[in-house]
Amino acid sequence: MDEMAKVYNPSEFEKEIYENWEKEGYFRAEVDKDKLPFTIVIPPPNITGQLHMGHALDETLQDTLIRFKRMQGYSALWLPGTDHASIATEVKIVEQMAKEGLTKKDIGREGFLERAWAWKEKYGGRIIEQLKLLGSSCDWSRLAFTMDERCSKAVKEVFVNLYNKGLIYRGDRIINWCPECKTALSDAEVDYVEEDSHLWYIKYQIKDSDEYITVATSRPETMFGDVAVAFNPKDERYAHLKDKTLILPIVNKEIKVVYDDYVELEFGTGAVKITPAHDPNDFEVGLRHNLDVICVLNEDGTMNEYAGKYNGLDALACREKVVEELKEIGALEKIEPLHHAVGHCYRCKHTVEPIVSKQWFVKMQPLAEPAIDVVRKKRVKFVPDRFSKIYYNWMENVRDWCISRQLWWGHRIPAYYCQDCGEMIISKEDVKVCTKCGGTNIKQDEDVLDTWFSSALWPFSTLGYPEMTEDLKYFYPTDVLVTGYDIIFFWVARMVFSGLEHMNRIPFKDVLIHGLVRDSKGRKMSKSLGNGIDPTEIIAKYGADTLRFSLINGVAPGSDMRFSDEKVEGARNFMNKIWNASRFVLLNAQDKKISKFADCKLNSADKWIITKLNKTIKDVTVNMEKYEMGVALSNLYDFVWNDFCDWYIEFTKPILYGEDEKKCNDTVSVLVYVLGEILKLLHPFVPFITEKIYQSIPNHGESIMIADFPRYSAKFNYNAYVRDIDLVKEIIKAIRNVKVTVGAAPSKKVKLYVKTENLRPIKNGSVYIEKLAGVSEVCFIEDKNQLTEKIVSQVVSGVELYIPMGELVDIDKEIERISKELESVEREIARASGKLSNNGFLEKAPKSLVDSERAKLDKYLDMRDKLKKQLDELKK
RNA sequence: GGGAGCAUAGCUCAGCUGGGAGAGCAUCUGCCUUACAAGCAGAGGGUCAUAGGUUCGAGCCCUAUUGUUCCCACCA
Repeated sequence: MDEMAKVYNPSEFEKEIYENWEKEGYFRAEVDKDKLPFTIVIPPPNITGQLHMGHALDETLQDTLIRFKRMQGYSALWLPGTDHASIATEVKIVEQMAKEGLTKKDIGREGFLERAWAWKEKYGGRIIEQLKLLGSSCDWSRLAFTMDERCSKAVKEVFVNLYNKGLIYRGDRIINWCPECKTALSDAEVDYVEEDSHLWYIKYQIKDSDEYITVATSRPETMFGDVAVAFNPKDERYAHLKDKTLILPIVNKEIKVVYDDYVELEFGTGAVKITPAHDPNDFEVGLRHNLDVICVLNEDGTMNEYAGKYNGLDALACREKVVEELKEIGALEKIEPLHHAVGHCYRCKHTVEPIVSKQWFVKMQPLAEPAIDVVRKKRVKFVPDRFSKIYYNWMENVRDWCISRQLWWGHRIPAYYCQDCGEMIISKEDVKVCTKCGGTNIKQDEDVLDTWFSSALWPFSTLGYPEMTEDLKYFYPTDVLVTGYDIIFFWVARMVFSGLEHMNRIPFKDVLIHGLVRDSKGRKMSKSLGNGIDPTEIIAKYGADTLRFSLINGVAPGSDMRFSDEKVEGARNFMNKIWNASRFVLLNAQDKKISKFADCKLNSADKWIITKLNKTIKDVTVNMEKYEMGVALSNLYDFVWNDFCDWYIEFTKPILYGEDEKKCNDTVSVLVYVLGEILKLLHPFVPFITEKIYQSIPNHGESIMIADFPRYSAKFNYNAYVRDIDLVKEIIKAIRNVKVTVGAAPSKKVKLYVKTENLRPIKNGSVYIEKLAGVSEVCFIEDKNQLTEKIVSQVVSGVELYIPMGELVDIDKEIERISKELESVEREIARASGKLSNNGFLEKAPKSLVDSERAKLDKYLDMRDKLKKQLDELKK
């Protein structure tokens, strides 16, 4: 057996342990028909990324679950991988190039892709290394990347299938355009931020009259794209304008009048200028009334030739000029302040422009319906359940998904255009010859797919889809997806409908949602605030186990957590506690004969700890199965620190330091056994320290990673012994308390006189009382009057304790102390008798509760008598 | 505008299908007791946001209110 180092120093062993696990192939999950599969696919981190606290939490939860299931005997696969993160990566690379004075145009598509792959090589591996530092037990032999060959194949397959089913189409629609990234975005990729702006009231003259009508707009610069003014058909104020024509100021163009329900009667003036190219509503109105679509913006967000003299001006600058000009020509009626939400690109934060453009879309309605259904029927369960509402809300109102991006880094859309005859060919294979005219002048679509298009296929593309591989058959559907609530729309929802559509099965059974890791003040960790904490620094300083513990302990699913130095230190202290308790056990186990647990003769303390252990096993298992990892870990913390360290280890000392060799061997054996079970229970949470210690315990197995997880057994409930030991604990605490209140040193040995009818537990436990409470001798008496010394008395459940304290006894203080005690007993009596004199309670409460209330009342009445007697005697 | 979460000790949070208010940190007191001072022992500290209601019984269930955080939404 290895001797443990005196001080817990994780940096000395974590790396080596991880390498050994990897070398031994423990992470590898096999298709094994004798075992049940348990599968988790990792939410693939972006290759732009470094491990942050959000990842650390996400990966720790997954690793804990997968290790737990692996130890329970499942063929547990945690499938790792990274995401090419199309737009995020492209933004980074463009930034990097800008520093070198280069643009995308300068180096061209090929050159750009070369850079992107080099980036992937350089940074894609970084986060993998960081995952390993955390202890992640991923099956690295299955490491995937959203743009590797397998995933690309899946993407093409899916695209072609959806197209053939009519679920993918190409068309001119209004989309969100980021002028900075110069690409379309999906609705989910737009963040709305409340901003203060204005509502400008502009007069549009009625043709051939001096009258005008006033429209209110928040975006005057788009007036160059106006094609109509709309009113509500019920609005009598404007009913007379039916066949009139209006004159657009500045450009003096004639525009129509239309009537549409979309217009609100109350808002603004009840008149809306219609700009189909730059507003989603206006676009719809335009479709209904067959209006022209005039796009007035360039792809970089500047005005185009429709803006006349403002051509080339930035939209915002143009807005100022337009307002100025309107004022000059008397067409501006008034300006009102307006607070409204403005869309921003989720990657570069630039304001997005609604623009009409030719893009590819996924038709969502037919896909959303079954995806809603599986959640309603609980075939896919959100944990906590409230997130299903968020999911429904999104799915039920989802619009078609814009999947084309005007970027270069990503899956290129498998659409090919014949330059000769104009035919469009959708194909999984590269197209060289036109299927219609036989021409060879073929061009592939320039656009790439939304990065989430490939992420949506992740649970099956990584397992071999479109081929029905053994892996896919065995490991799919996956068991649980662990992720933050921030990507339910981006990712979770899309995986659900994709799994149903392409695999005909759900992608996962449970979705465990966790919250954000915030700083100690509850703020989001962000670069701009500079309040981010680097998990790798915590690992370097305190070890991965400490980080993992501090992230999981006491955290509930779905809710945000605050991360603080205090938490880390608390976690580190617990690691230290485990370390030292183990050291105690192992030092005492040296040179001893260690028996199998089943062969040990158990004393009352042994039975007490075994019962507590058994209950802990049950609690941990039940909570793990409910994904309440925070609760499970708290259960373990309590058991290890309070029951095992503070009491059981102390109980063993008199025996370990005593003369009886047989008893000593048995006690050590029980210690070793309980420690082993503790290590196994803790291992999914804190894998390194538990493996390290496990390798030092007598008769250990090959690795704790592949040991069996402890099982609850009804056999080990020695409840009578638990009651005995609990009474002994109470007595010990009472004596300690007495010593403190009279101001005696804890080390001062005192004699203890006990008056009780319940002798057995105290006789059996006298050695513990002596050792732990500093008692020289436990004597049983029948009558308190036998005692002639100055004594202090205490009453605990049916037992009277008398402690001679010599000159330290202060009668007044004693009277005060006992009176206080009496008060609290009186309160208990009042509470219990109040309940028991309530007929409603007696009739309606469960019988067991009534009985236990009665028992309590009896106990407290007895205590009251005894305390009163003591008080009377003191006052004599 | 719609929806969700949260409000419990000084701080961070637990609190099960309703049945004697808990932990960690912090505070105070005393201890280097041969695993651990990153520790041990002891103590103090709460009208469970407010107001109603249901119930024999409410931190927990219902209604309203206040404060707070977040998500969704095409009122120009």
